[in-house]
Amino acid sequence: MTTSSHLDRLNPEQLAAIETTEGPLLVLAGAGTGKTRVLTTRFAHILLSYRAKPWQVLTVTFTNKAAREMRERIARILGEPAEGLWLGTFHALCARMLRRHAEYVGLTSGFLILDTDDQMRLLKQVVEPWRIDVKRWPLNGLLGIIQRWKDRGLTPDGITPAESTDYADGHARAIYAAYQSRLRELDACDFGDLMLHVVEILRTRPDVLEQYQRLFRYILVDEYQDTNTIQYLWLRLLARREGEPANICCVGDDDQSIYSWRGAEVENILRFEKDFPGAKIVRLERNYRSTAQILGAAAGLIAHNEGRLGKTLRPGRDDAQGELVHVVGVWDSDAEAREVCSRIENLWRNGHPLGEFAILVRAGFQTRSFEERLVQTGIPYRIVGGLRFYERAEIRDAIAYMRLLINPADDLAFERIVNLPKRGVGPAALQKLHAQARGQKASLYMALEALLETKGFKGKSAEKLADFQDCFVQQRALLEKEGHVVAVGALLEESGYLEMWREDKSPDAPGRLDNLKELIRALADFGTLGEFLEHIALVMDAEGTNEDERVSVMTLHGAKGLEFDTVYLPGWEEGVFPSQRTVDEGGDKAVEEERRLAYVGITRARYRATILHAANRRIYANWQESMPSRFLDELPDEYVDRAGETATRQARQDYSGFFRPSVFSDAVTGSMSPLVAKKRHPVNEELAANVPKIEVGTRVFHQKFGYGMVIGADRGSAEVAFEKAGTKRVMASYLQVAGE
DNA sequence: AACTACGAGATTTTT
DNA sequence: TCTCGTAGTT
Repeated sequence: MTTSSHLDRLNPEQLAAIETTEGPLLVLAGAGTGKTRVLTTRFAHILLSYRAKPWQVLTVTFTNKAAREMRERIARILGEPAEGLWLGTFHALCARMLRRHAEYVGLTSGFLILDTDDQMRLLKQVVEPWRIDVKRWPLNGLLGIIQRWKDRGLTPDGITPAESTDYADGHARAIYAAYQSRLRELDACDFGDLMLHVVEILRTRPDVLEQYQRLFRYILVDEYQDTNTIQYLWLRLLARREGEPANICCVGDDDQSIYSWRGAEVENILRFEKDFPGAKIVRLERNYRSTAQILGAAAGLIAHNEGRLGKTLRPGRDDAQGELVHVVGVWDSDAEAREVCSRIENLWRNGHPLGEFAILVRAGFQTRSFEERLVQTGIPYRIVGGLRFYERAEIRDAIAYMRLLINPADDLAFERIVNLPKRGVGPAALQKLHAQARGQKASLYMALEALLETKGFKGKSAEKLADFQDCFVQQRALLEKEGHVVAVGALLEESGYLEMWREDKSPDAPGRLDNLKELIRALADFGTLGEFLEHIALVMDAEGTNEDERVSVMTLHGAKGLEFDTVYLPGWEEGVFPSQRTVDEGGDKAVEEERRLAYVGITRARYRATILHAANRRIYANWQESMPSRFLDELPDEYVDRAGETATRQARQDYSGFFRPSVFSDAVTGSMSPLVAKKRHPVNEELAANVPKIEVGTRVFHQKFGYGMVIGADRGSAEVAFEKAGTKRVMASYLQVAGE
């Protein structure tokens, strides 16, 4: 067996991870240690050694992208497309199981999967009787609580008073119960339900459980550190067979666990040996991606976390020596963008392809300054993330039309489009429809038919609604005769939806029409409309072209699993990274997760990593003076070049001469959170003492607006009544105290 | 029913 | 600063 070609060129640890097929196995795979290769080879090895048939192996990933990649690589090793595999995301696999056994939880096999929009609208309706003050208790917070409950496998009955929250005046549990019963009425599931219902079935139907336990002789799990409780329960149910050790292999890295905020439990991976007695652990520590310097810096940083399973990345390449990790300090976010772009330009001129650069930010708002600068300098770039194809309003509208076409009982879809384009349906008309539907215990669509019959609407809206209804009748007939591509095209045309965008004068309307065209084109890739809708419900990503020559700008979260020759890591400042809000909410544990995020960021780089921090940052409206991130101090000196930092500390002195009257003034330092201000890097007391204060009544000078009087001062900005320019709110740091 | 004005709030994200 | 959602107006 060991001489088979699929096992060539593997290191001893990788080989052990692949050949230990029996019993529970945890593979601790550090960044860049060939994790995906191990997973796919292990899969192939199980098949090629006749241990199981392709459909007897359950392979679970976290994202569709990972599932797709694995499917492709397995096919390559096997030399043929692998059909009939149980390989997919937790949610896709659960959807497949749930369609088979839906009746056990009161659904039909044709149940609908809701997206976030639908969930919100449904919750809004459900919450109505409670008269919740949404200013105080925003609904997305409530939805978050419900989702976290579902992540933990809690049904409404399972929530003890102790689990209950103050949120929504303590009604959260009751609202959750009402939300769940509404879902059942609609024959619908949200994402959490896919897992929750299947676990419920496996728990209550021993026959079903046994069927799957028998079927899956081997289980492979990717990114185990990202699993939540319900996913863990699902795995444990499937993996436990009486008297036999479970052949479950979980691959993950506790140091890369960055999703606790959406329910992931690092404890799952930390507890593995207890959950699966007799478990073996294999550590993959040889990194084939990065230079020794990058690995050293990353290792030094992550060593500051406690409660790790423990693992040290070692350089696995022969050419592992490289540059030091650079740390650069700049004045503000604009300077930061300039600095990064000029470094990219230099390397680009020396022949480094743009596709090998990434700018990895902590939060979305940071991308703006980079985008501006990249446009200015003419460097091709792409912002990864943002709103995705299927999240655009026009796409969701079109999908709602399709949903209503094949399922007239889809009330959520009906509500979304009944007045789009405008058909004179406001709250009153909608109320009428709801009342009618309740009365005849039927869908909104049926209610519409009934009300049209009995002349329940008047004037223009009656006419338009009749057309709307007629349109669906027509296109359903067309769907039978001509197929879904033609029918959907006709539906969007005849309903006036496309016309609505053609008449729209806003600059983004043409783009939206293009998107709709693209959507209709994509329909042809699927046999039926139902298949298409199932696909987009579960696979929200439109596979982007990764290969083109552009700088990637994305969040650190988005970068997980990717690698680049050169990586820029801006915004390493207290409050930004680690994020103030995270620290406030989660304390030390949250700081550890932020540190893991930093670790993920650094380990994305193959050859060059540059970390930046700015002395001043504008967050929304106000400027804040910012302190270098604590993570910078945690990088071991031997792997880091801090020359760029001292250089800019000098620059900062120069700047502070220029802006002296205000940069260190109370107005600015007062804006820092007390936590940050006193913790480290204390404010230069001497300078602060010598600097005149910007306070109400002070006469000041501004470069652009001239002389004026301060009439209000808070945080980093001041309200100034200028003599010539009128009253304006300006940044305190741009003000100088005018002479007496 | 459709339009306009004000105020609050604002990470990270997959399915 | 910008965007969204609610309240008030036409």
